[in-house]
Amino acid sequence: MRLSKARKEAVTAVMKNTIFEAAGSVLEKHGVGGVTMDRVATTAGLTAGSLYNYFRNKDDLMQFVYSRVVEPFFQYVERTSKLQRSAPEKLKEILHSVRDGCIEHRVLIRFWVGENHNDQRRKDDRMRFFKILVAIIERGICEGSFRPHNPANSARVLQGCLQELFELLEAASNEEVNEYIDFLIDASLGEFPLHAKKASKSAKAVPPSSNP
Amino acid sequence: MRLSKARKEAVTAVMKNTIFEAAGSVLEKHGVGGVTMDRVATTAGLTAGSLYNYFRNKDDLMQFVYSRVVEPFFQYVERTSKLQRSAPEKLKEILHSVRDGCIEHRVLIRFWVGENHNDQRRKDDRMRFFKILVAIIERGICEGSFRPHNPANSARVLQGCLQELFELLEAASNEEVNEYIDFLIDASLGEFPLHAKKASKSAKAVPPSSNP
Amino acid sequence: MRLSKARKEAVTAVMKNTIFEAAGSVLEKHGVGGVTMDRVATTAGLTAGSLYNYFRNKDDLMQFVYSRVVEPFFQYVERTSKLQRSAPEKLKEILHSVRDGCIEHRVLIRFWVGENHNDQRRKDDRMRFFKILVAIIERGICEGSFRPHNPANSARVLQGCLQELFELLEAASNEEVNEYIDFLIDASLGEFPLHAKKASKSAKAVPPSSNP
Amino acid sequence: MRLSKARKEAVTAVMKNTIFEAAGSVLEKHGVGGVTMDRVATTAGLTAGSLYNYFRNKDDLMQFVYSRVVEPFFQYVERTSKLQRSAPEKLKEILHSVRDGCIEHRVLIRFWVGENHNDQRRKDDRMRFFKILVAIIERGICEGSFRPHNPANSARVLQGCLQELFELLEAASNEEVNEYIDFLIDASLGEFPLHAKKASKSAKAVPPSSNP
DNA sequence: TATGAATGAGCGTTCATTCAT
DNA sequence: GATGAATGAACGCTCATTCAT
Repeated sequence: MRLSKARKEAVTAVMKNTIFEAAGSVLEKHGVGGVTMDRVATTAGLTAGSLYNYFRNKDDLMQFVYSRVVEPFFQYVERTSKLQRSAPEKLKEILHSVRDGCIEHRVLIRFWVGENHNDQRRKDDRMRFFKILVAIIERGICEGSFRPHNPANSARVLQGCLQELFELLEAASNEEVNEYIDFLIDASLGEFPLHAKKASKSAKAVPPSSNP
Repeated sequence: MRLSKARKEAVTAVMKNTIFEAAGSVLEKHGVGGVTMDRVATTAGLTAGSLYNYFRNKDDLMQFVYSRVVEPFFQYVERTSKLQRSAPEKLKEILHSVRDGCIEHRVLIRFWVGENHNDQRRKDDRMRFFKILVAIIERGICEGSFRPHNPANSARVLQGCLQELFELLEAASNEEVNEYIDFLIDASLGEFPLHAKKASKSAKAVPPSSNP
Repeated sequence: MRLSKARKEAVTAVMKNTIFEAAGSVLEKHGVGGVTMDRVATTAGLTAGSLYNYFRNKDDLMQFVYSRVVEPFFQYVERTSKLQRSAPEKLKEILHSVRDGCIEHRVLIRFWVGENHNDQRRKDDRMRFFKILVAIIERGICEGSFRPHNPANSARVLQGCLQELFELLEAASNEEVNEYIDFLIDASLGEFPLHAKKASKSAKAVPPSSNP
Repeated sequence: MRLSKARKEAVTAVMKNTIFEAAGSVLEKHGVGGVTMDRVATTAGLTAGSLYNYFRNKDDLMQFVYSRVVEPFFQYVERTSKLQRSAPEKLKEILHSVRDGCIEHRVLIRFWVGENHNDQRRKDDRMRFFKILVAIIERGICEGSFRPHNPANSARVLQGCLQELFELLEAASNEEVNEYIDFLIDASLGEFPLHAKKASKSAKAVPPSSNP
C-alpha cells in the first residue's frame, strides 16, 4: 500500500518532469506566447486534457516551469551572496552560477529576457536580483574594493550584461559563452569602474605593452 | 491621373501613419500580446476590416510599426557611425541617440526587449546593431583609443547595458534614465576597460604616466 | 448616413430577434442545460462565433431571452395588479395574462419551471410574482371578498397551479389549457377558500343537483 | 458458489447504496447540473472509474438515484391509493406521505421540480402520479364525496400545489412546510371545490343542510 | 474605401468514459 | 474490484481574416 503510493508519487513526479521538459522545449521553440496546452501535451506525447491530471491549469504549469528554472538559480545566488567572502569573489561566483544555470536550463533565457507569462513575477524577480547585486556592490564599496559609483547604475549595467548572456546562449557555442563570462568577470572585477584598483589577474590578461 | 494617383498615395500614407500611431498606442498599453486588429482599428477610429486596405495582414502591420520605430533609429546610428569622428565620440553620440529614440518612442522598448512578434526580425536587428558597435570598437582599437579586447564581447556588454536602459525606461523617471546613460558614457569612454586611458578619477590606482 | 445607421440598427435588431427565436427553440427542445452557443447559432443559421457580434457572452444572450420572455409578462402582471379593480377581478385578469403569455412564448415554461440559467434570478422572479399575489389576496381579504386564510399559503397554491399550467402547455392543446385556466379561475374566485362566498357563476357551473 | 455469489451481490448492493447516497449528497449540494462522476466518486470515497463497476454510465447512475428516491414514494402512494378508504382519506394520506418523503429525501425536490437529467422519465413519472390522483378523484366523485368537476383539472391543481411544496422545502422551515400541507389538506378536503360538502368554517355561506 | 457581419481555427478547460495495472 | 492516467468530444470564447454592401 504505502509502497504503491510512493511508486505512484514517483510516477507522477516523472510525468511532471516530462511535461516540464516538453514545456521547456515548446518555450524554447515558440516563445512564451507560443506555449499552448496542446503543444506542450503533444510534445510530451500526451493529450491536452491529460495535462490537467498534473497541473490545475496552464498558469499552474507555467509557474511550475518557472520555479523549476528560476528558483534554484535564485536560491544559489542568494546563498552565494551571503557567504563570508569579499564582494569581488561573490560577484565572480554569481556570474559563474548565472552562466551555469543558463547552460543547464536554456529556458531560463526566455523567462529572463523580456517575455514572461506573468509580468509582475518577472518584475519581482528582476528586482530580487537587482537588490542582490546592489547589496554586493555597496558592500564592495565599503570594503574599498569597488569604486564609489552609484551602486544602482552599476547593478543595472551588470544585469544588462547578463541579459546579453542569455541572448548569447541562444545562438552561440558554449566556448563563446564562457569567453564572454570571463570577459565580464575581468571587466567588472579587474578593470571595470566598479573596482578601485587594477586587479593583478587582469594585469596579466592585458599586458601594459598593448597600450599605445 | 498621375495627380490623383499621387493624391491617393498621400492619403494612403496618412492612413498608414494613423494606424501606425494607433498600433503604437495599443502596443504601449497592452503589450505585444495584447495587440489586436480590432483594438488597433478602434484606436485609429476605424474598423478591423479597414486595416486590410492598408496592410496585407497583422504581421505586415506589425512589421510596419516595427520598421517605423526601429528603422529611423538605426539609420541615425548608422549615419553617426560613418561620420568623421573618433570612435569614443561616435559611441557617445550613439548612446545619446539611443536614449532620445527610446524616450520619443517608448514602443521601441517593447520591441527591443525580449517580446517581439517576429523573432527572426528581432535577431536580425540585434545583429545589425551589434555589427555597428563592433565596427566602432574595432576602429577605436585601431585608433588606439580603446583597449584591444575582443570587440564582440565589448559590443555585447554595451548592447546589454542598453537593454537595461529599455527596462529602466518602463519604470523610471527621465532623470534616472539620463543619469544611467551618463554613467554608461563615463564608464565606457572614461573608465570602462574599452578605453585605453585611465580617467583622472582612477588616476590614483594607476601611474599618471599612463595618461597621455 | 443617419438613414444607414438606422437601417443597421434595424438589421441588428432583426438578427437579435432571429437569435432569440433560435435560442427559444433550443431551449424548448433541449432544456436550459442543453443550450449551447453552437446549437443556438446553428439553429439561427449562423456560426457560434457570430453570436458574439450580438451578445457579449452566453449569459448576456440568456438574459436577453429571459427578459424578452419574462419581463413583459411581469410588467403586464404588475400593471394589472395596480388597476382600480376588485381583488377577484385582478386575479382573474392575471390568470388570463399568464395563460396568454405562456401561449405566446412557450419558452416561458422552461424558465419558470425549476430549471433556469441563473438560480438567483429565478428565485427573485418567483418572489416578485409571489408578492404580487400576496398583495392581491390581502387586499381581497380586507375587501371581504376573500376568506381570511394565510395569504402566503394561498399565494403558494396559486403559484403552484400556474406552474402546472406551464407543464400543461408543453403537452396539451390550447383548449385544454383554456379549460384548465377557467377551472382555476372558477376555483379560486368562486369556490376556492380564498373567496368569502359562492359566486353566482360557479353556481351555474356546478348545479346543486349534482351534489349528493 | 451460490453462497459467494449471493455475498457478491450483497456487497454490490452495499456499494450501490453508498454511491447512491454520495450522489444524493452531491445532488443536494450542487444541483443536477453539478453532478459529476468525479464528485460522486470522491464523495463516496472512490474514484470515478470505479463507479463504472456498478453503473454502465452516468445516466444509469442517475436513473438509479432517481428510482431510489422516487420509486418508494410512488409505491407508497400507489399502495395508499388501493386501500379500502374513502377518497378524501386517501388524498390526505398521500399529501402527508409526499410531505414526509420530501423531508426525508430532499433530493426528491431537485428531481421533481423542473430540472431533471432525463426529461422523458420525468414526464412519465408525472403522468404516473397524475393518473393516481385522477383515479382517486374520480372515485371520490363516484362516492359522492367530491364535486363532479373535471378530475384531470383537479389533479393538475393538486400536482401544482405539491410542486410548490418542493419549492418551499428548499427555503422554508419544517413548520412552514407543515402549515402549508395542512392548509392544502384543509383546502382540498374541506373547502376546495373538490369536496362536495362544505366544511363548518364556510358554513355561513351555504345552508347547514348541505352538511351530512 | 469603410463597414460590419460571418467565418473558422484555435485556445483553455471540463468531463464522461476506457483501460492497463 | 479499485485505481488513476489517458482520451476525445464538447464547451465558451477570441481573433485574424474575408467579403458583400
